[in-house]
Amino acid sequence: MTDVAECCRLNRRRQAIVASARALFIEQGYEHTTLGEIVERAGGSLATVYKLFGNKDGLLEAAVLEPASSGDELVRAAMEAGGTPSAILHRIAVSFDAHFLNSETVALFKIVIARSMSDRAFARQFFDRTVARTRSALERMFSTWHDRGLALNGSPGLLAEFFLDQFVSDVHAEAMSHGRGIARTPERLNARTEFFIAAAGLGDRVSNDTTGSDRR
Amino acid sequence: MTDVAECCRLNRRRQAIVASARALFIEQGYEHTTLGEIVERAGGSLATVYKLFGNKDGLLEAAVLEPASSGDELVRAAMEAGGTPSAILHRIAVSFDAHFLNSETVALFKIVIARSMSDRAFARQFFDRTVARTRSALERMFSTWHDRGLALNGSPGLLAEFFLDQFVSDVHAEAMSHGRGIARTPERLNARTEFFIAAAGLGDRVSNDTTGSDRR
DNA sequence: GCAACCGTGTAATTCCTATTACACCTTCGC
DNA sequence: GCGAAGGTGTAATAGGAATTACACGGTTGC
Repeated sequence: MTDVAECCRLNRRRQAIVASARALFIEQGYEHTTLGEIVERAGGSLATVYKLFGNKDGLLEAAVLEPASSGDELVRAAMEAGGTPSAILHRIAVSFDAHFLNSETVALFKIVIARSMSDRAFARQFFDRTVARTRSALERMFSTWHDRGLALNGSPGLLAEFFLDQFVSDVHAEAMSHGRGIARTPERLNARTEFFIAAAGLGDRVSNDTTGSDRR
Repeated sequence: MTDVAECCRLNRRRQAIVASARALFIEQGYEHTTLGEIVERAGGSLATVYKLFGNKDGLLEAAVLEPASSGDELVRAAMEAGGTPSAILHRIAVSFDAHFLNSETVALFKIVIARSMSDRAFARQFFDRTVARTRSALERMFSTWHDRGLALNGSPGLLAEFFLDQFVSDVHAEAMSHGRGIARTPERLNARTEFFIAAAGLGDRVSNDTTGSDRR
């Protein structure tokens, strides 16, 4: 019971500090956020921060790396929902757009890129956990379709990159232009996805022609 | 005249300071470069920096914004060299790859993104001068081809975005993974370009057969 | 119930760097 | 040549923020 209480207290404090740090880093950036501000908002104290995370860098890693989620779960969810490749890709596009391009995620990318100048390993870790893993998930998806006999106009790796590049590029644009660089509308997203589907050779013609194929 | 002499001396000092600042910013980032280091390498003095640029921010703008070049000149050069759309696109791909993905340019993007957290206008200015302008140049190119009667599988704007996204995305990957994220080879570049050309409907079939068979 | 202990909060400490103030020297008009 | 003007170099100034040292209070084991 006491251990639980201690643990809970510590964990709650830790959670509060990480949440506060995350919010402030996202809002102001890493360099321009002081540990004082973080503990002021979290309600903890400086000593606690140093006990839990060692130094400011450790806190950054905890605040940024821990919640770094990749899109592979989105890919899996979209595939499990079933339907034609075209439908699946449309679904992925919508979820990627929502996931990668909300302001928090964009801010996180900005923080990591800023930090990458002095801490390369940190940046690469983030990249591996987000973009690279998502790319792999997409590649596996295209491979699966390929193995099922769908004729793709390119290797799974190439298609995965091409598909993902749009979103990465949008993140980049958003990071620098803050919404004024590109007008991101559902129509635009739809048109881009349609274009990709046709380019990959996954258009309706193909999926409708598979009347006798064993989908299940 | 005296103005010329003054101007020349001042200009040379200015050039030296800007070059030094640029090199150090690229090497260490903006925040981790001190004005002392800059003047030490440039040979000038702190007072000169403040007289010429006002403060550190002004020096950053001079060092980053002035030499910011977009890819529109590369597009123009590739078009003037003539040939089929396919040949032109391959040429642009090679020059874009060389231009956007050398380490200096990538470092510049990183600096701007880092700064974008506290100075949005600066980042947008850089974005407008590089990515946005390049996108416009590509869009004009596709528009020209469209006006000449080529059947494109998408609007000029869409094609421009799709083509450019690859390179922007590569810059992003390079910024975070430092060469270990993607193996950029000439073969990969070629395959990607070929894929795009086929997707856009600019393959050899089309370009060799521009007489009037627009049956899709 | 008491004393030790560990997490917590506060107050220095220390270093770094942007910015400024001041002294010097080159250059130019006359 | 000479005096002034303004660029140039150096030595403070000042402020901020990471890190550390120290004092406090609740909790636990005996």
